[in-house]
Amino acid sequence: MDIYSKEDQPLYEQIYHCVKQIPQGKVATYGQIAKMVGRCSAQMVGFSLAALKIKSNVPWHRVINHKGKISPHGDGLGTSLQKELLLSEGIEFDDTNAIDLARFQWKSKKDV
DNA sequence: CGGCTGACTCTGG
DNA sequence: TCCAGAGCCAGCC
Repeated sequence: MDIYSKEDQPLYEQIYHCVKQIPQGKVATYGQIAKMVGRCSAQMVGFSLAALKIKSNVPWHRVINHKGKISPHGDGLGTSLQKELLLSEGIEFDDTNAIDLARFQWKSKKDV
């Protein structure tokens, strides 16, 4: 997947491609995605995902903030759905509804 | 063309 | 260790 060569595409597209690479049962932080794309604009990552639709083909639910928690960006529709999807993938939440990044954070080959 | 905004991240107290 | 404030990049008005 030569997503790193698709610099011609808008950042949105690059971010979507990176998110799609996240395997089931793993999660990634906004910063990780941002670094993968090549920019350090974590806000851009979140903003891009926010523009996505719940029915989109992008596993946005696998993307979380650096605290390992889901960002309370609005009503519980997307947030609750995100948790449901993560639980369905085998990802566990701790007492504070946070994900154990030490075990579930996805490591991209560009991140190593 | 210039300025504002954002599902974040980092540094300081 | 936890809380708060400033910074950041790209898209959109």
